[in-house]
Amino acid sequence: MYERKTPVNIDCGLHLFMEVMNGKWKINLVWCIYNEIKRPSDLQRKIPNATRRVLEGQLKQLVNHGILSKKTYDVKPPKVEYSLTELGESLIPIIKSTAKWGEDNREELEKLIVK
Amino acid sequence: MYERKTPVNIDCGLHLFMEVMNGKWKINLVWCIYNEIKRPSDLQRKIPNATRRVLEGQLKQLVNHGILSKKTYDVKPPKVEYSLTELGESLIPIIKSTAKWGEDNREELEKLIVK
DNA sequence: TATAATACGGACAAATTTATCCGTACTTGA
DNA sequence: TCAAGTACGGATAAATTTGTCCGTATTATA
Repeated sequence: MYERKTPVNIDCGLHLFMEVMNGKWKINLVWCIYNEIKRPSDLQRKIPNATRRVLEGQLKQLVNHGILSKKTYDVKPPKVEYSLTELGESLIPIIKSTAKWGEDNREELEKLIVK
Repeated sequence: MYERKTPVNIDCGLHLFMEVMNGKWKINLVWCIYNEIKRPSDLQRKIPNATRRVLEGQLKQLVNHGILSKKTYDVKPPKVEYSLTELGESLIPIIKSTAKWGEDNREELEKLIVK
């Protein structure tokens, strides 16, 4: 596993948010799970651009950061389901308003963000 | 300059937000400038953990993304001031509510985020 | 009996971001 | 004249994140 060399900085609340939500696919993951797509294979199908390996890593971080909880059913074939914790739920309004900002300004932003 | 190999993904509004705000010091920069600390050297003093070189880069991106505008005074010694654009201003309430989420959950998050 | 589906993980490579070290130019004040 | 302040940028190294390629195990279905 990778070992950090420099400490995370969390001096302000927004940094805390970023620390938790940074990661190429985390937003998608949280959003999917909020929308009841909660099994790893389903998430993978829903977000085909991400590789399984990376989704796995980001899911693990979200669990570690207290945003998601993971339930493993002891069945064969294996079954796993993620769900939002209370902390994760509290993120939903933030995500919504932030996403709204993006959509409200999409036209302008798309011009500016170099692809 | 660095040339991207894979396209940015901006399928949802939150990705647009992240695209604009990702960057280790961008939040600090926007917040400082909102609070009237707008000259490069002052920003540097206010955020001493960041190197000048990196702040410069992030300021440039914020300008390119339409969040900041840069005014260069034609004087000696040189004087430069950044300020929020209208788009940048529209980010302030988002930043505030997001920071509030972080502060409201700081105790819990600090335990979870591995330093 | 192969194939696909379920889920997970190690080792390593590629991409990206952040930091370091160099140098430019001009001016004011000691 | 020398140090310090103002602002900027190239080249490259280090840190970090993301992606690729391998392999494990079990079960149901064709």
